Amino acid sequence: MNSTNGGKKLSIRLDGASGVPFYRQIIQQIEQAILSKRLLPGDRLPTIRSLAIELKINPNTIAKAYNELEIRGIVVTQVGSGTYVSDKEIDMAENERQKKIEESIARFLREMDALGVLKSEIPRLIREFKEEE
Amino acid sequence: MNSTNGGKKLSIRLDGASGVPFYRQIIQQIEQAILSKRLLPGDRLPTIRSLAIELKINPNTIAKAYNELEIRGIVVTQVGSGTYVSDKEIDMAENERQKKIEESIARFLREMDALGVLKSEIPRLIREFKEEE
DNA sequence: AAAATTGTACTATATGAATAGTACAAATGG
DNA sequence: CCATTTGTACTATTCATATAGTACAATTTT
Repeated sequence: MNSTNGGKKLSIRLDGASGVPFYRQIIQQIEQAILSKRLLPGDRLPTIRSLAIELKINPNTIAKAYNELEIRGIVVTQVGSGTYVSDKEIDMAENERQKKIEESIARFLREMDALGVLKSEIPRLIREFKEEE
Repeated sequence: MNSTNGGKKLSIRLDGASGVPFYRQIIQQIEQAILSKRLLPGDRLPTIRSLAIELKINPNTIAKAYNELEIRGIVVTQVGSGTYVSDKEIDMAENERQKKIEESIARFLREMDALGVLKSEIPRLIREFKEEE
């Protein structure tokens, strides 16, 4: 399989103080890169080892991130060759996005309901919302 | 201090399979009872021990819940006497509610933004949202 | 076919959260 | 005042999660 990887298409940056696990940060940044088309279908992700060395963390942490991405259908891995952005990645990423949007709305509405906010007043609350503090 | 506790004003129900920690369930149900006026200012909460026995969990778990409620200003504790709904409880509970609403909106808008959803299309998305599946 | 490169599997360690166990200290109430 | 009742403090246990260490298996590359 094509394993020529033309330089850094992806540069991951980890924040060890954020409290967010490394593997989650990796997943998120790769998803982001795909959504923003910096990564395209067929693109090869960095080797587990190379990324591990570059980020100075354990290879298994990268593997964990790649595995979760594979389960979601966003990437495809081939032992001995590498991990590649799935050909269907655009659809998957878009599906993920739709799903996330729906989940986010569902949770938000649940929270509002639990707090006794009527659905009818939600638009106004959002409209009037300003980043205070 | 007045320690006459006229029977069960409060009946806590724990769900051990929900994944939500016991002390969080307790906090939430007490807050709920206050918001819905089933608990009024000055009302005495069940003794840490009595609740522990009733719910068959460790007294420290109740204590943890009561402590968090005290930190939030929702209840007041007096060693040797008991834990009481704060006189300012209504205000505090209402403040908490407002704060929660704002936090919930803030987070929701952040999520929508991260997902590339324009603020202008949010009302439509909410309006069209149906519990699917 | 051999060597190198890739992801995988399994185990170990560290950490934090939740809960429990047990002893203590303060206030009440007769 | 003394016994009881109340919340508190400290420690231990359990459990899940995140990360690391090390050896392995599949594929590629030459």
